[in-house]
Amino acid sequence: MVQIKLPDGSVKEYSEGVTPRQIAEGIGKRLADAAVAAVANGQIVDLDRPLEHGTDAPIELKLLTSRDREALDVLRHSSAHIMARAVMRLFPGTQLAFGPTTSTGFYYDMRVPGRSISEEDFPAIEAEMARIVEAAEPFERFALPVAEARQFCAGLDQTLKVEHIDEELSLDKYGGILSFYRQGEFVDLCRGPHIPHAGKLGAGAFKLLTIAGSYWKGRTTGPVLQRLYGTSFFDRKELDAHLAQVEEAKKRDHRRIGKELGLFTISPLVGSGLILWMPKGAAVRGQLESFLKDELIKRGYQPVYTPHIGKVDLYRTSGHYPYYKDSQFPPLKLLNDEAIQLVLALEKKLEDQASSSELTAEAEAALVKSAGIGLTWSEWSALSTRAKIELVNEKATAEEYLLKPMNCPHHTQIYAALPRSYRDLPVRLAEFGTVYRYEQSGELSGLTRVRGFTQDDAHLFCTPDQVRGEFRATMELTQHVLSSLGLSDYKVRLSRSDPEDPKYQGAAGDIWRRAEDDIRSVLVEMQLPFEEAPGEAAFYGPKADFLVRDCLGRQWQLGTVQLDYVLPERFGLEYIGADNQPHRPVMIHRAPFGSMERFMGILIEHFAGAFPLWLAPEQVRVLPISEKAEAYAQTVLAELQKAGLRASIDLRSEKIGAKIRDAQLEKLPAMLVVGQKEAESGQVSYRDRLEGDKGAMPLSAAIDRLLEENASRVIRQAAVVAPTAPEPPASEEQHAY
RNA sequence: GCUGGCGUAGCUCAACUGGCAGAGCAUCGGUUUUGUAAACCGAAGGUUGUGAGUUCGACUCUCACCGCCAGCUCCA
Repeated sequence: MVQIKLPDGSVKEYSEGVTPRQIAEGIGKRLADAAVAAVANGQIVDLDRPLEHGTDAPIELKLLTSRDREALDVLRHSSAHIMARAVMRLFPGTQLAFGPTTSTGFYYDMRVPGRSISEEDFPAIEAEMARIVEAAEPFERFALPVAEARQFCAGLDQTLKVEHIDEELSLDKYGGILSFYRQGEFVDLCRGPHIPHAGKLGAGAFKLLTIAGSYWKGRTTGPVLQRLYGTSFFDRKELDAHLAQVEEAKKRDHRRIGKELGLFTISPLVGSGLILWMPKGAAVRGQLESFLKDELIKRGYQPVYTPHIGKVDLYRTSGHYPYYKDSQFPPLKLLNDEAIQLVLALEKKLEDQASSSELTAEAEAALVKSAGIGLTWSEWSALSTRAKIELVNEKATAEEYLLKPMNCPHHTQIYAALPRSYRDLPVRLAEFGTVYRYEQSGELSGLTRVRGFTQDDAHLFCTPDQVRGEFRATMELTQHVLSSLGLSDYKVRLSRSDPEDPKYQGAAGDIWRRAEDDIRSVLVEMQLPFEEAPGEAAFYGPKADFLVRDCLGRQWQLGTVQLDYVLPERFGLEYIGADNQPHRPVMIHRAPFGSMERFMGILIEHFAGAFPLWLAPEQVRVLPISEKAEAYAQTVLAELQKAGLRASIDLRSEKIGAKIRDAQLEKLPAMLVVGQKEAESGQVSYRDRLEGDKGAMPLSAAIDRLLEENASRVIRQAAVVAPTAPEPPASEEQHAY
């Protein structure tokens, strides 16, 4: 007998091997029909999976219906199978890889021999899926020992599945037993669980979305697969609602709004991933920067400035150079004088063959020698002109500079420029420092992934005793900053080292552990919920990252606070302690916004371009009713500007309705309508973006109102928050089977 | 970087299988002098991303490059 405990607390006895479906039937026919799957002791299982006793304790069972979020996940997993089955019918011989669910749908990676699937095939695939759904055949589970499972997959000619079994499932991972699910002619190696039959997927409640390339198990060297994305629901209406919501989200995309409102632009002539801030975007960013700068000054930070380049040796010393060579702009090479002459002469020769006689062989030989190329004349003269230039560039480099990929090395040199006493610590050096990273072309995206960006960076140098306090203060600063902007939908990740990864080998284990413990205990102390991520740490230390989601559901790292015991060591930083002995300071790297560009991107989406008054590029616009009120309107504008408000005036020969409409579309927080009535009484008619016409009031009252709202940084517009969807399964889970 | 898709006026989009590149909005000029989300008339605006090729003829077909989009990979 097995004891089953239901969510209402009741415990009932059933015979061994009873299935959730049988239990549901015992409760009521309606429940049995509605049930999709079940949760047994926290694990989601098929409705027809016999329940077995693990311990003496009763099995806690919950039946899942279409109302449960977990059920939707099961449905989507089954949808992936249905899609794969449809593809197999249309394109026999298709190789299947993995078909997991995501937070908003599902995908299946596959390879169709001899052709590729395109979006034009979607209608046919969807039609085939509809037939499968209509047939409503059951998903039947069966299990095989690994060896037989392998043979079975081989028999199905599913070589990717065979490979996966060999690589990861051949060990006694799942008790040496692998499960399969059969749907009519279609069988797939799969851990499950699944919906009882295909008919549970509502008619028309699924849709193929897009197709993209993917790598088999993420290996860039391996075969490229096609990933078909789709989504599904229990009901067609839910699908429609979801699709409508996706459309809405697209309207908030910062790339679109940035263009519409003239906030920023990107010019291919300047370069991909290099942001050009237009006046309006610059105004918003400027407000953010001064807001943060004020907060920093209050907290004892000292602003500094450092240049955009630094010698390669700086990054060799810091240790950044070898790790991040790939993602840097190539070094600027400066040649010695002789080499410069030589290259100039050679380049001239390349351009203009006729006058090549300018560089005599004697002169060339002399330059080659004094430039320090290190070749004999006969070796040298055997080379082509182009090869010579290349060689000189390589061999005769006097100095190399990097566009700085981070600010910390520069800041260490400011710290090191003075003798430091323990009484001086902590030293907090802050800078809006622009850094450059050569991101892969396919990675660039609007403001969120760029090649040049400005960090609201600071480095704190403190004694070991001060670490926890400083770390906590920076976490609180970040929280304060985010909440001041109405951003609450973020999460904190403790990014730890991964002992397996050689990247972290340099650091002594003890120090790392201590740093990670410090961070963890502060997070706990602050009662900040967080998740741990091994292998996400910087090479010099663990960190706490703030992750925020954009309107399309993509997650981005914004603020970060990092502990660093490595760079002070590498740069030999010191302070004199109370014991009159030199000691090593600890560094804390921190950036509440992270990157100004990325943060602006998130903020644009967060407010859908409708910034609160204190951030708005244009805070208020004067709208004269007609030319007759123009003179008065000008005096109103002058008063607004005198009060320090970002104000403008609309002098077009348009009707007031059109001026209002345009100002609304440009998301101006406030409008002052002035006509003859107002001109005569010295008043303005105040129109609020959200609340509409507020009626006439004295100009001074309007200004007070605006100044008050500006100073208190009110956020009145309820932020449109993207629906918080559960995380996609962890990668390990995705690749289970 | 990889896979796939896309690139027509400042913006949003038309132009059947290869056969004279068009509309709305924005812009400019004029008329209108307006009371809380779009006044009216007119003009101008293009080597169809760039460069080759196929063809009597290319926005349309082919190739290369540039850029953008989705995803993969990467992300100090």
